[in-house]
Amino acid sequence: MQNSFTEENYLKIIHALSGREGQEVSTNALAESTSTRAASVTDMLRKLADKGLIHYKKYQGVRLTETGEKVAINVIRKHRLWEVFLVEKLGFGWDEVHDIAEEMEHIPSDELVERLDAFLGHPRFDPHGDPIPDAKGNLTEPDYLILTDVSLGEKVLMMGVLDHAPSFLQHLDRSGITLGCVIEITEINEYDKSASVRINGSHSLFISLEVSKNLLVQRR
Amino acid sequence: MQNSFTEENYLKIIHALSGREGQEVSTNALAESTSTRAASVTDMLRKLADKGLIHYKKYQGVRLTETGEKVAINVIRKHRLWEVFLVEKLGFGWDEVHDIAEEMEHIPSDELVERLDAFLGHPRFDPHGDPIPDAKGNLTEPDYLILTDVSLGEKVLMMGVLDHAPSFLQHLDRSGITLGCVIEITEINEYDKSASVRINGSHSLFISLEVSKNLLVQRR
DNA sequence: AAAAAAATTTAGATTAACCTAAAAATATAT
DNA sequence: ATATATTTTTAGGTTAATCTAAATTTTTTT
Ligand SMILES: [Mn+2]
Ligand SMILES: [Mn+2]
Ligand SMILES: [Mn+2]
Ligand SMILES: [Mn+2]
Repeated sequence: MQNSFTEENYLKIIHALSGREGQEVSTNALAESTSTRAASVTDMLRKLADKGLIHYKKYQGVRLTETGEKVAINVIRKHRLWEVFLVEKLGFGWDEVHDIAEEMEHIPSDELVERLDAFLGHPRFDPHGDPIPDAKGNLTEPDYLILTDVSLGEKVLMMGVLDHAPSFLQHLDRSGITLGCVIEITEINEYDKSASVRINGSHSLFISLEVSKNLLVQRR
Repeated sequence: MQNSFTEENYLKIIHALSGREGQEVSTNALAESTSTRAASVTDMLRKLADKGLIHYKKYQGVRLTETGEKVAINVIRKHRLWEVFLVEKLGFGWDEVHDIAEEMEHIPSDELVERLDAFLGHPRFDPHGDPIPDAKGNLTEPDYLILTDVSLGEKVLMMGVLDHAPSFLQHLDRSGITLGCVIEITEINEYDKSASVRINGSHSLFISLEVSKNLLVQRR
């Protein structure tokens, strides 16, 4: 028995919301993320539990089972590989690919995924800097810093984004902030935590706390 | 209002069954092709008619409207472009791609199709020799011959297949019959219409009527 | 430890896409 | 021109995924 489009989406979202420690995810959090009502979530949770994809006890929240985790990670693998394809091969912008990948991630065919992976040269990260699980289902989240945790004067590498919204990504494009660029913090305003930064040692610009909060970076 | 996966499949099948002249398609023919029951087809026809995608009068069979035709051809365009991608870029065999393309054809995004088309170099034909509709929705079926219509001694080019089943395509692979190869008819057996042919002027082989019936060819 | 608030589940509907069985329309054969 | 057969439609259900409203459980506050 195959998992439906909808079931796969639930698993992927449970994976995302339960975070690194695999914490319990609440019905309401899922209703929010799936844009459905809590009652609909409860129905689906019962179904996923019956299929052995989640651990579920009424009123207690849910966690993925080993099987559920495997399915979720495979969907994530496909999503991120297709995003690489769309950007690297078809020339889409990183702000344009998420919704398309959201559809492509559900195409079933292990052979397809493996061939796509090879065609793309076994990429390790997607266009947003998110790690791509390997064929065996290993997904290691690199431990990046958020730019707000970086001190005045430090130089860091831009490694990823927390907000994947097109509007945010387009804002970064306009600011000249791209994956891999060097960000040096030249000023921090105590009042609102806004900052001035220098990009790749050349142009300077002002960024708000909202932007800093959504930038993943790494010390060099 | 978007068309569902299922609706798109119906339109594509109606297009295929109504042929060049856009003849009426019967409920039973659709039930057969969709692997559903006639009663289910009737339900769907009412819906497609309400959406203005088909002309439908009870007991009279159906034809596509202009709009329905556009949708059908766009699905066919996507199907065939993805098949080219799978064969040319991912290295799949022509016998392996149909089912995958059957899923990919429903991914909605005009931008995606146009970029894919450009990435593939605007191919005119898919891996089975079927013509790919252009971006404006023009689809011109070349008028090929069926190999059974070719006389003894003639040399023709292999241009396509009527049967797209993996088993048939694999049989052609084993026989060394590929798209574009030269087929010379060296013998026809009156009894069962089987034939001996020479491929690319080199190796000879015996082919049954069943095979000849499914090969599209062109005089040079 | 009650009471109030919040979260979750249950009950009962709805819609899309299917089904079977029965009725009606059309086509074919005598 | 009837009778028979075939095709198609209608009637009435089912399942997956959703919904609203009501009931229940858990959490938080007083
Ligand atoms: Mn994405
Ligand atoms: Mn991504
Ligand atoms: Mn095909
Ligand atoms: Mn094809």
